[in-house]
Amino acid sequence: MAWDTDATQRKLLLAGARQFAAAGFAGARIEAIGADAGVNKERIYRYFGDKRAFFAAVLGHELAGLLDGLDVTGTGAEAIGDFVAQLLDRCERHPELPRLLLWESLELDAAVAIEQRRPVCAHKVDGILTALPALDRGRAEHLLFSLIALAVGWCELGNLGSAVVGGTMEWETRRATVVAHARALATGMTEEAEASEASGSPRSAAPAPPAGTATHPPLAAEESRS
Amino acid sequence: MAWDTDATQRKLLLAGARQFAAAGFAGARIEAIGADAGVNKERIYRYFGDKRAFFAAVLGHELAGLLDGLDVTGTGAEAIGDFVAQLLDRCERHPELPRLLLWESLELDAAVAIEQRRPVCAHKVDGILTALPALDRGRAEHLLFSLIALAVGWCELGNLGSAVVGGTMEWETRRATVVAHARALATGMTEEAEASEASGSPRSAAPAPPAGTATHPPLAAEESRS
DNA sequence: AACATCTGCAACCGTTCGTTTGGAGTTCGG
DNA sequence: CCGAACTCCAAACGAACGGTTGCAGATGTT
Repeated sequence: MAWDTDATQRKLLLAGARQFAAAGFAGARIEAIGADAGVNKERIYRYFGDKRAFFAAVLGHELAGLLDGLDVTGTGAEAIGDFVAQLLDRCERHPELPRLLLWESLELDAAVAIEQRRPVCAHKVDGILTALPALDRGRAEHLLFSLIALAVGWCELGNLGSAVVGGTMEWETRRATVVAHARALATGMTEEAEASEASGSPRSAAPAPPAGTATHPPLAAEESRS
Repeated sequence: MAWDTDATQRKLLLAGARQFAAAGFAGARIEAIGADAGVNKERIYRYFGDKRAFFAAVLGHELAGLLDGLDVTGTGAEAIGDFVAQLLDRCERHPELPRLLLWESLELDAAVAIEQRRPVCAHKVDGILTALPALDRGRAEHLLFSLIALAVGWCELGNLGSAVVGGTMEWETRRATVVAHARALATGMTEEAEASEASGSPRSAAPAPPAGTATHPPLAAEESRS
């Protein structure tokens, strides 16, 4: 039979995504990845180096496309809701993605493949800016970050969920809730941006604290738990 | 010298919190925990059983108090912003907390110490309900969940952040942003709840999808990435 | 066809990890 | 003051892990 080293590498990357998503870098076993891929584990070392390098390769391969193909189409808060709905659906269909994203932040010092990921994110920020023209770029970036945090949180913080809400939650309920929250966030941020624009404060990279109450002092009198 | 077994256990729990927060369950080393605590690692087995049981003990000890002492005081969206500000400050002062929360969801099947944590969460939900009387209990629970997801995400998803926003972010900027987002979420959800109330739909545990556009179909035509 | 080169695999190696054990010191009731 | 029960530790143990090696078969080039 002819050899297909690319297929072997792909099988390893896919099995790596499954195993690393399930157990993280420290918890995943090279042996198990090889077995999952139906390939001898030695291949990992020849193709990717060592375990860390392979982990980075898997993360790059999967996470670079987290937002790929998703788009902010239309205008207004509905556009933001639709975008988050797409993101949620992708997270449900590929549950490894949000988990890998979390493992990356927890187990790695720096993000992998930023060169590929940054322009994708920037493109989503552009979409947000056209959907919500009242926002400046800084605010749009922060909004994108919060939207991803919401989607990932609602997909993967199941244990926290069982402490906050009573029983388990249907997927449709969760989906509708996150979309509603995303829209609420979009409308709220638009209003806040317009208000801060109208108040004449010079637009800066860092959005000024909202006008509601005075800026929050760091709460000197907090008990120093445990 | 007199023995102080309680102090020994406390030292182990504290060192365990540090080590597990840094490396997770699979990544943390019993040896390192013992060394960090200045105690022989064998103590862990006599006091807590095995590594898993010790992990659960550490999580219970730390996470039960994640929201302890935090309160939703006042009314309106500002109250929600203040609450999130408190939560953020706690996360900054105790960086193990958000990390342990994430490890718990990633590495454990079920939440630890739900019996203690649920009433604490319910109390925060009560606070949200008095601050935003337009919300029903389901919506308030979901809001609390999203607020925690936002706070934890902004504290611990640093790698994602470097892909979304350009350089690093000052803590004060982050704090102001999350508080603004929390307020925006609160006002947006209030409006959404009032609208759905006015539209005469019977209030149900699961909030009805917002009225903006039709409910989102699961997007049949999505490419099936990799 | 001969040669070097590459793929794929089973077995192996040295280390590290979680867990246990044996024993020396300490406390406390009677 | 005796002895059972407990605290603490150094050392050891067996399993599991990341990584390597040696070899048999396949490929491509000349």
